[in-house]
Amino acid sequence: MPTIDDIARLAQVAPSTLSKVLNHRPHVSRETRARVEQVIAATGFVPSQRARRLIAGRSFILGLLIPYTSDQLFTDPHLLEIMRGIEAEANEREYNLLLSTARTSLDAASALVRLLRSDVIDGAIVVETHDVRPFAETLQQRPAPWVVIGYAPPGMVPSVHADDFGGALAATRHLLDLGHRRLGVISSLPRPFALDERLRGINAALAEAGLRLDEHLVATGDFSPASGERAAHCLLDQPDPPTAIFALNDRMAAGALRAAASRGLRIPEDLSVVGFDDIALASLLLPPLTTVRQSGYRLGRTAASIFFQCLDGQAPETPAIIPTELVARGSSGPAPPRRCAERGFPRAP
Amino acid sequence: MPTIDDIARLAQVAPSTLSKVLNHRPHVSRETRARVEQVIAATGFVPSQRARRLIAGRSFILGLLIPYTSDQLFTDPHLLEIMRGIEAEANEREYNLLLSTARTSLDAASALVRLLRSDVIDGAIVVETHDVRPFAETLQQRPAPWVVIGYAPPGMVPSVHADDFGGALAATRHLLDLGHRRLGVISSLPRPFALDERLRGINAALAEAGLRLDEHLVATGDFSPASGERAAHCLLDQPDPPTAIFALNDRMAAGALRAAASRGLRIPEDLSVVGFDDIALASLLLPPLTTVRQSGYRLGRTAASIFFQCLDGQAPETPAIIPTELVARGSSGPAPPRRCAERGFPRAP
DNA sequence: CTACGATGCCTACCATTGACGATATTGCGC
DNA sequence: GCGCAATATCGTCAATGGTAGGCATCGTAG
Repeated sequence: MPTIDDIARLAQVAPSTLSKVLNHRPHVSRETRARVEQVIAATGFVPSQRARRLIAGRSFILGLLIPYTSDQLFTDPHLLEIMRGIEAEANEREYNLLLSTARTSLDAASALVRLLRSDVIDGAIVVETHDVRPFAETLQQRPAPWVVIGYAPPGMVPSVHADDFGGALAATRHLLDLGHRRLGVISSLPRPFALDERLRGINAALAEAGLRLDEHLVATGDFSPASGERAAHCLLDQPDPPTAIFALNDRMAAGALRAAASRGLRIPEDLSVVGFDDIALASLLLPPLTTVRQSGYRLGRTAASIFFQCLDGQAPETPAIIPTELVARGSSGPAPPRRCAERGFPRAP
Repeated sequence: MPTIDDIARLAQVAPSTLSKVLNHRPHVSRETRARVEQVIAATGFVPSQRARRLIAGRSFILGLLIPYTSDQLFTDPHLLEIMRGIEAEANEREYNLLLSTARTSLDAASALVRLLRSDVIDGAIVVETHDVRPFAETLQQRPAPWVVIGYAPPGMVPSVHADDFGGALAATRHLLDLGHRRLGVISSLPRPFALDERLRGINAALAEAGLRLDEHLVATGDFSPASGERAAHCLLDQPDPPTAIFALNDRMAAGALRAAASRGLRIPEDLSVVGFDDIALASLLLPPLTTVRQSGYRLGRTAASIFFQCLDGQAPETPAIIPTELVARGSSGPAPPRRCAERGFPRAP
């Protein structure tokens, strides 16, 4: 409620002098500064952001856009971690965070344009798991700094994503080290870029071992546990079924565990299952799920950092890649001996 | 970038006339209005919220405060649902949502005061599972409309909470109907108000059946799965162990399932387990967890609705209670026959 | 011809900032 | 020691973009 004029009158200076003190700018004598600071402290005065924003031509607000249906890749807990990361970085720059969710990616894009047009936000961070090109096109109506958490065509927009390739590579190597040679994969259709990368990682690891991914052993789901269960049954019904299943997200991996249980398969003795994401659920399953962890916090924090670089007129080297980490738990173990023997591979210890 | 002046010049009217059209106010002829609206549509002009906020003396921004460590009661997915609910309601009022997280409740309170002082937000919704009194005290420095999602002393601040009492009542009745007479409970210390209510519900249901809660059968955890596992072992180590365990949140229930598995107990044949919250995990456990569902979306939406009532100067009847719903899944079943027979109760079908 | 209503323009205002100008103080040279 | 100039300090004023109320103008009707 109190304005700069009120406080200025109290401190017996002009509003502009008060402003100088508030912004730590020179041309104020030490005594005046001290007196004014005392009054500010006593009244707890904080200048109105409304007026400050008007004059600054900026809003000091960073938009966070979440098209929440796209798919379940970015499961909820992950998103909250991302938010925390963004907020941590934004706080340091005295920026606030504005949340905007939308049903579809296109809704999100037009919401973003509207927020930019009306000067509510200075730019945005967009969580997107699919193609960002329609998004970028809509945004050309009102260019502004924005950063994608996800995959984007090079040069289109700064982006941050997890090291999906490396994570899948590590997980596949882990299974290979355990003696598995026949690997089933549960992917999805349509396939977000992140899953392409994970598949690339799998293929790279297999190639290292002189193997190739049998296309009959790639089943598809829709990220849901139920679809993972169906896909796992599909894989296990094959004439020469896999000894390990790599589900490209944890929720489908949970479904795979359930499929195995319903068939009386022991895990990991009869079948190894590996997931991706390390959602909270992963460590709670029976057995606890071996999976690939990605840090939402770092993802968010890095995205915000890049955003502010853009705001400062810099052009950061674009795809920042956040490392992932293999978390080996109880759901993965040595390949079943018979199968190994059949193929003449040594059994892992 | 274009201002109301630019657009006014384009439409060949004065800025003030354009403003009238924008705000659907009278004293503009139909033809002028049509012409101006056409120009607005053609240019896609949206008035600057910055200037509008300054003149309106409001920010049209609703703060959402989340002290994220308090405990794990409000698990992450739940929070996202709450946000979606708040946003849905806020959108209708053309309000934006500002996110602020804080490590502790006190941090959150001072952050809120700062946001209010600097006119960034018009008020806030606070997600709090513990005592809101310190919060309310800090907030007296700068009174503003705020709403708590959680429990608050009557008359202190408008609040919304789930029907914890009714949910626990229904879940306990469910177990009693299945023939269980010896009920173990996994609670927590310190105990948020929601858990008090859940315990009240349990006691009420037991009282209906002429029973009382054996205090030796109340174990404590800290909301984490690991603590639930420990607590379940504790309960099952008793001389006369329970036939059913009601964990007051799903994550501890997951731990209880694990404890049962490690003891070779079959679920639900040997032991029934019931949780609370219906987090995504619940339906994925083996067996799927019987639990009590609460709708985060409705919680958020109702909180926002109450907030806007406060903003409009109304004083809504304060604790709004969102219904909960028992979701019976595979983890609860008839009480083991022997135990029932011992006590002379008929076996459930 | 006057009066009234409808329409649309003019201007003050919101809280803060920053450029610029005014005032006072200080230092230096004569 | 006095006067002039330079500089430090502080106040005045315009500007930011949009809104609202007062006021002028125009047309029409009595």
